[in-house]
Amino acid sequence: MHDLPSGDPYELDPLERQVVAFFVDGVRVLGLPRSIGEIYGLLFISQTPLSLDDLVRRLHISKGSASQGLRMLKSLGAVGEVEGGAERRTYYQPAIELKRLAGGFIREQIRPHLESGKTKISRLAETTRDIDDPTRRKFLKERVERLETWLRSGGKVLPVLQKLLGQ
Amino acid sequence: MHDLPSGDPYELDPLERQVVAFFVDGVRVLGLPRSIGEIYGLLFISQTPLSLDDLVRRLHISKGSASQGLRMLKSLGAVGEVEGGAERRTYYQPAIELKRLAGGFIREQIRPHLESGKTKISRLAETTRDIDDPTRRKFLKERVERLETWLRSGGKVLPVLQKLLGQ
DNA sequence: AGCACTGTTCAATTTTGTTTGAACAAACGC
DNA sequence: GCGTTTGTTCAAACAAAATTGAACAGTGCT
Repeated sequence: MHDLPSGDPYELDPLERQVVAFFVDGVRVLGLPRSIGEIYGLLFISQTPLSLDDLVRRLHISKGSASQGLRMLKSLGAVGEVEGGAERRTYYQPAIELKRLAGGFIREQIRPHLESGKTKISRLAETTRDIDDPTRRKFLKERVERLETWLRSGGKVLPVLQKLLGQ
Repeated sequence: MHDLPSGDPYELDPLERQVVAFFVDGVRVLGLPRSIGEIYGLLFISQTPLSLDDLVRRLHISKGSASQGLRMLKSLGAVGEVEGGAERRTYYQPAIELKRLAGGFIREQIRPHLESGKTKISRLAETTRDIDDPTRRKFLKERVERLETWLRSGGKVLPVLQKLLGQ
């Protein structure tokens, strides 16, 4: 089964395809799945908010993908819901301020890792104390301190990042 | 076939395992394969430089993985080669300055994407000019300009990032 | 209550990306 | 030259992650 030559009114036009491809590439760099890029891309280039069903039909993705993709984009603060007036279904529109996008990504994808990193390094420091050989222990202490320095730097950089992106 | 209870002198000790696991998690955040984390982790916690063969034996990874992993780590500036004296084989040691690590990652993994992004946006701007409907064209122009703004911000942030991480 | 519509969940499938291992190349010593 | 050691390459096998689609839940309408 394949698409009719020109029968599908939902087919993306060349420009839309180009934009969607742009965002698919973009989100891959961030380690996010392709469907996220497709959805955000189409919303980004759409002049009106789109419903979940619009995304399913125009991108040829499953309802499941669209639902999960929208959930993640909402959690990142990258899309917002719009009340569809009398309609029952909800419509979505993209957040386009870099500040918001970067902020959401940092909050949801980066900070949690820094936090869990801190915990793991503490445990590492514990393990290190049990080492018998003093020379080895001294070396390990240095390395653990190095890790702590890294994390501290990371923690300091994030707010600056947000500030720089937020104008 | 399985390991003998305590016969393998190359087995990682618990601390080494903990550190390797830490880096395996760490590199996953950066979108790099697990073997990269294993290799860097073991080098990081080793008091002496290690050879490719050391990595293969102690991490139970294939020569292929070790070779490819080391190549990427070298390209990132995350490991350096050390002359093994009279030995023929080369030994590797980790770079541990955050400045160097971040710099390599930015140079190899981020900048190229910013560059190709610029190109793609130019093409997008071209496509946009062909749109007939003036209202639609105006909207698209705004969106493309938004993308350009994002990339400019990204370009400006990187040097600041490097500077902040480089002390 | 029954039906239609919107959206979610999750096990099965598909896709993508990583790892392996065997073949190969290069460098050295005999 | 021939065997040995060190390391690379890459197609095939494998593992991990994303996507699908069918079952389900919730809501509103008649």
